[in-house]
Amino acid sequence: MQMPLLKNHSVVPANRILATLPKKEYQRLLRSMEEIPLLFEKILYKPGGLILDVYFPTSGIVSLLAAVEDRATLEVGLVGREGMVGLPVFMEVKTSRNLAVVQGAGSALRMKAKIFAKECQDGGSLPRMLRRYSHSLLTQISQTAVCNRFHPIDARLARWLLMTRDRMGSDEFQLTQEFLSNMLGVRREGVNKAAGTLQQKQLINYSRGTLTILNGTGLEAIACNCYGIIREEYDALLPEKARVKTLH
Amino acid sequence: MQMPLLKNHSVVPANRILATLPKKEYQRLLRSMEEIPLLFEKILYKPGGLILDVYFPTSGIVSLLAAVEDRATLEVGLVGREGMVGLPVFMEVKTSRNLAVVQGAGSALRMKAKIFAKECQDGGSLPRMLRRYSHSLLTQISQTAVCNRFHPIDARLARWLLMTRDRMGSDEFQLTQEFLSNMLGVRREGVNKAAGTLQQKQLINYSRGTLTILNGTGLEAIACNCYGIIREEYDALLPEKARVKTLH
DNA sequence: TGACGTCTGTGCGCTACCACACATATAGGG
DNA sequence: CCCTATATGTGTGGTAGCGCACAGACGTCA
Repeated sequence: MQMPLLKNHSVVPANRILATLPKKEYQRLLRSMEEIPLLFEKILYKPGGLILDVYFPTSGIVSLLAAVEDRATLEVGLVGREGMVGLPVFMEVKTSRNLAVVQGAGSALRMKAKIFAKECQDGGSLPRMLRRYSHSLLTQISQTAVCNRFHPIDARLARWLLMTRDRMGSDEFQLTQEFLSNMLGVRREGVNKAAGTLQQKQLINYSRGTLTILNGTGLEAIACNCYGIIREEYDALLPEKARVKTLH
Repeated sequence: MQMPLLKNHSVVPANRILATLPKKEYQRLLRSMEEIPLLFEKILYKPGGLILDVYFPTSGIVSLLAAVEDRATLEVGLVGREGMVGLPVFMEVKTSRNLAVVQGAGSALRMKAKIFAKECQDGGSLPRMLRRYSHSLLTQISQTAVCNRFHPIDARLARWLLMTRDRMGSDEFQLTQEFLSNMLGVRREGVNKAAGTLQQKQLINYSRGTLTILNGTGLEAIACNCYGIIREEYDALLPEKARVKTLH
């Protein structure tokens, strides 16, 4: 096709932010992007470090973690193909206090932070979309904060699994209890117990690192409506169907 | 002076976002603004409701609260003269899930949301500043989330008091335990106990609704470094001194 | 096959915080 | 002045989740 660097992202970009851009703008951006694999546990940027590249996931999922003094962590953001990693660059900040780490393998379009920053300056559709995305991320973070404060571990685990499923498009993922404990900001033993509860209710199957969602609607019942709220925000923000149609 | 509508905000605007704008841009904005008092407990916008106006506080302080099903609330943002109320409008969203309520009386410059949205579209300094502010708010929310998850009530109370002091520029405020419990997302009795602890250590004086900070550095010692992190983010973002100098 | 490292399950005491229930202080209006 | 609203102080359980301490399960590599 007309793409100089990329072949497979011909017409409809898999990343939902890019998908909403006018064809022309999207194609211009593509020239500065390259597709890279998101390898499991790869660190995209570290707390305090410079953000050199930004990423638009096309599949897979990236966690934004906040670290607290005594090496405990808490997930403050979850980015899939609906979003972008490196939002601080958009906000004119070159560094982040968070850790961005690949939590589910996939691939992404990568772009140099400097070029990206330049693209954001002239008022095209991209900065507009990014502002809207910022809002939904903000909502996600706020709601997660509320959830972590008020709801029991079971509910939070259920919420987290549903959010991950939405972004991964799969009912099965690899993850250890240790890992989940870092996401939810609880002890591993707490994860164990909560997972046991969900398993007893036949909602999930979890053995030795592979977790399968058996009953999504059942999970939604256990999960607080925090999940629903976060979900709504994303859906409202990105009218995917409509956009995809115009691009076809 | 040259201001048609406002008199006292002659040269150096008290709001720090406005203070960073080029004189010309600031003066144009002023024409669409009016100064209003921020009355204690006034609600600027409600969850789910439209945001009709945005506010740039010049003094006083506004809380952004997230409500959870069973009428418990949690503060997810604190806005003083360093910020702006109504950020969702900047992000192309007309409504918010939060409650914005005046927590310390003062005054603000008010602007119609529609006009404001228009001002943000063409790439002046305003949207640039707002993006930077968004980042610091994002950091504030994330860090508060971490704090609420991991730290005991005493520390969180100390952090909250320090943040409030910074924004109010005063060591004494009026607030009930009930109110604080809504901010910190804990029971009133918990606030009582934590306040008792701080009082015993001679860090604050709290009796019947008026709270006085006696020993700020002592409070900082009790508070987690979450306070320091949030503070740094604000300071880094808004080089007030430098800007004020150029405007003089 | 065994030895070792990494995950997983589980139990026990402890603490912070919650839920509820009062007793008291204070302000402000009749 | 009293009377009542509202704010404050305190006590008594209950419980979720923590810290610690192991015991089994499983993979892997020699």
